[in-house]
Amino acid sequence: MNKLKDDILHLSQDCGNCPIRHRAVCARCDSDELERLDQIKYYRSFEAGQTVIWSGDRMEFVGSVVSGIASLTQTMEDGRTQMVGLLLPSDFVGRPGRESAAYDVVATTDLVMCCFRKKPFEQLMVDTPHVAQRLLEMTLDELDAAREWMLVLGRKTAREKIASLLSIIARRDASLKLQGMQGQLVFDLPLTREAMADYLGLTLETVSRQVSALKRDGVIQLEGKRHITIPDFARLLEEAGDDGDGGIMV
Amino acid sequence: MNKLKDDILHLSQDCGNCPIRHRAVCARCDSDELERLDQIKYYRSFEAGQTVIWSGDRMEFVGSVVSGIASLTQTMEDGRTQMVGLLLPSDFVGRPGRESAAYDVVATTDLVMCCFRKKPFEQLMVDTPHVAQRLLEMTLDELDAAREWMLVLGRKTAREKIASLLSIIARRDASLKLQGMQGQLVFDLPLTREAMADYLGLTLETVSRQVSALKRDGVIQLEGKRHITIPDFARLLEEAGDDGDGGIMV
DNA sequence: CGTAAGGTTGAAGTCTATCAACATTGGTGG
DNA sequence: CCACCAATGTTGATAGACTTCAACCTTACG
Repeated sequence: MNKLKDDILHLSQDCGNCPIRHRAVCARCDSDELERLDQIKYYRSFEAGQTVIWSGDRMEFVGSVVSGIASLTQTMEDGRTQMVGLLLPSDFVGRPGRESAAYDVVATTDLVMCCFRKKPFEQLMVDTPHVAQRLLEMTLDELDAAREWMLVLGRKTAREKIASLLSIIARRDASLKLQGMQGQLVFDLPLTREAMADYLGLTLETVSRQVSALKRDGVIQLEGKRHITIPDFARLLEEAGDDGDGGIMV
Repeated sequence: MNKLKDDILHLSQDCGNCPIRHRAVCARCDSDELERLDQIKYYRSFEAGQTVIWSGDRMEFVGSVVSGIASLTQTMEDGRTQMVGLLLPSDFVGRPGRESAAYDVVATTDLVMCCFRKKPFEQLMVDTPHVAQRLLEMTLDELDAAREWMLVLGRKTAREKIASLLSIIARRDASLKLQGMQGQLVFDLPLTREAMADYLGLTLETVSRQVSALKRDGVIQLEGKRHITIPDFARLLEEAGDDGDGGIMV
């Protein structure tokens, strides 16, 4: 495992077999458009913990998360950090038209990205409405998620924040596995306590305490530090302060 | 002033003279496209405090803020509320493709909106790339603003939050008046203490105390409750925890 | 002039941060 | 194979920031 993995993968992969084909920025493309994308794309993989892009760096590419999880974070001069985006498979990274990155992008787990060279991608945005339309749709979804997140950050208690985060992850995990929300949900947390704290505007100690409290109260079950079972999703939503179905639908 | 102002204005207004012509969703339209927009548009005005749309209501229109300020807010069952958007002239309201409103939209000041009937506007999004392109650009800007706001909500102290909000309003006000950020800045707060609290995830008492503290420390000057003078903008940015130019650029 | 809405200030209480010690886990090298 | 180390996580005690509850002030308006 000492091989440097931050490297361009020279495997050529067919878009037709791509696991995010129907959800990513290319979702609406016809075969001609896919062909053009194919010509400007390449894959890169990153190990957990690696930084994909530093805030302020020149962006050479935009792209999609194929597998794994990445996070967008902002850092203040004195070191306080806030996560401002959690990027899951099919999510888009980068802003067409912008020269330099506005946030740090970090691989939270091992990560594979499908990258597009930025200049040709921008041209493609102008030429093919399908890409621009899909990107608009995805950006509007992200804006909704950001706004839900603002309610969590501004008005929820620590306990509610943890419950909100767990419900979001549980929901996304269930949707990835194509299963419903009934019965008990089982998944692995993709975030460390510190990353959860950065997501929620808390300290890692408070995160640890509130996770323990939810476990003690039977809202969740914990095996090890990461493996989580949710016996009753409705109960978790109550703890999150969400009514019946008020959560993020992603 | 007892005339009900929540009414359709029957003044026909020419897009060519529109104060937000070059910044709103129609910014890139040519005269043909403008003509099509003109056919589906109407103006509505609202008094300060009036609700434009209730969360969950069916959306009959989307539109642009022409003058005044509107806010997007979310409310939890127990009444806790968080502002998730502050809409200034040229900002866009509504989401094409969505049936019902996701947030409460409230007129924070007297407000005039340019509304487009939703169905024809959605058709126009498909037909004319200029509208969709501009909306994408505006949505990306809003997403950036939301992420900056998340840092404020998650990691800043009450004092820093107030300073951040004042710097944002000062900046936008200066840009509206087409003046730079040098010299002293003078403006009127468009928000009540309660609205500021809802924006910042604080109580109105804390807002009042921190505004007083910034005044006591000479960071701002106050005349009455709303009229604000900022003698040294760089000082305000320091208080906000922003370095040199790290603020929102809107 | 009286009232209501918006705003200020004070005192007490609560929640979360901070500081610190300790536990657990996985990997590395002797 | 085991010991050690670093990274991650837990738990406790204390401190501090913000909220809550309450009284009071200011302003505009009918």
